[in-house]
Amino acid sequence: MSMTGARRLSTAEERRGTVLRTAIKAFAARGYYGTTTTEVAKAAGISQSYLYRLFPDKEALFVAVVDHCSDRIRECHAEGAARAGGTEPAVVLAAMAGAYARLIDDRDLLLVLLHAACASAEPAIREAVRVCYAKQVEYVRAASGASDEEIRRFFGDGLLSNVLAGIDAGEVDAPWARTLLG
Amino acid sequence: MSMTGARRLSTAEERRGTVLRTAIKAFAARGYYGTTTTEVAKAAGISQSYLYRLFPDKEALFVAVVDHCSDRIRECHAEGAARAGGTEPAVVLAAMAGAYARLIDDRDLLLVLLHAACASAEPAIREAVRVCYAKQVEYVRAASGASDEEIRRFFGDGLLSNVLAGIDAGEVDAPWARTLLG
DNA sequence: CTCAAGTGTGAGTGGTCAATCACTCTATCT
DNA sequence: AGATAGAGTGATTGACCACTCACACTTGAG
Repeated sequence: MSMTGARRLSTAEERRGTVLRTAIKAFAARGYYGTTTTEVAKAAGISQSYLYRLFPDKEALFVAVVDHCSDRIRECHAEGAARAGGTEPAVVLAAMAGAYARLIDDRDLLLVLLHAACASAEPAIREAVRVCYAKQVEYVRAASGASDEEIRRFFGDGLLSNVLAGIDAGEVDAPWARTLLG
Repeated sequence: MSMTGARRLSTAEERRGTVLRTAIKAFAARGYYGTTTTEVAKAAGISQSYLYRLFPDKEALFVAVVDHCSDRIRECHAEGAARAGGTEPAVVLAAMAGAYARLIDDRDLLLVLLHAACASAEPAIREAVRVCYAKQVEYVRAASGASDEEIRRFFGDGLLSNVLAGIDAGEVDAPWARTLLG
């Protein structure tokens, strides 16, 4: 029970953390339905059976991953907002969008959220996605003071980026791809 | 072989058409990975085994459904453009967006496209989605004469609508939902 | 040292899914 | 009527998947 001293075994809490981090990559490829628990376990470097000791079932695991992504994206927005000293809504929003765009390098994080929206047929997942959007919208609104119209445009832009990342539009050399990538 | 006379049996071509139409509803709920061929067959009123005579495999079936949705959406855009007599880009674009918004009533059509983007890990599906976007962007560009910036905004708005439909944001009574729904 | 609590795994299990196949039924042509 | 070609199905199969369980190892406390 003690927390002192060096240990070879990780604590369950530490393991849950690494699972959350590595599962992002696994779920980003084929989403909730298309990703097996064995793949997630392998990505985390543990056995599939132990995964079921850390999380009650696949759905709870996926919801935890979604929450984790939600937090990291909000951190990213906060960082962007902090960097923009100004209080002008448009300026803050642009800084946030810039920070978000840098997240695209970390494609997987955004793709998980897209996959989560696609798995909304499961009530628990739908709820997690709604909460994620609620937090993000309210954070952006509070931090930027932007209007509804601006906020809607902000999220529409982000979503388009996500989908373009999903179909690897960056690899396509054609007018339509250049137009959408902006 | 003859085509004359009344028949109880449908032709394979007719069946393929009904499958394409009814499969939209089936795939819209859980996407490519989460929908079984049995569900698709049941929605079309045929046996699962006959589904495999009409389409070589599940992937080809899904790609055919995506192509079908792509066509119907383009028809919808065309209808909107035709209704707007004016040649002003913004006017035509608004008319198209209006026609597209009416499609949201037919939620399933749009959701299939969202699910398709999420199933882009399969090369054939990714290609179908890219072609779909290519056609739509070029059609919108040609019909409206809008700038890249306007087109990007047009698609970002549409995508946001799709995702909000996916998580049933219309049922949520909260500020964030009202903001995003506009 | 011993023992309890916690970490971790290998070997299943029941169920489901995509794909196949042998088979029947229907319609048309000669 | 008999033959032919296409429409349509029930039963099955092999692979895979979420989930379980009995068991082994590690660690720190008394």
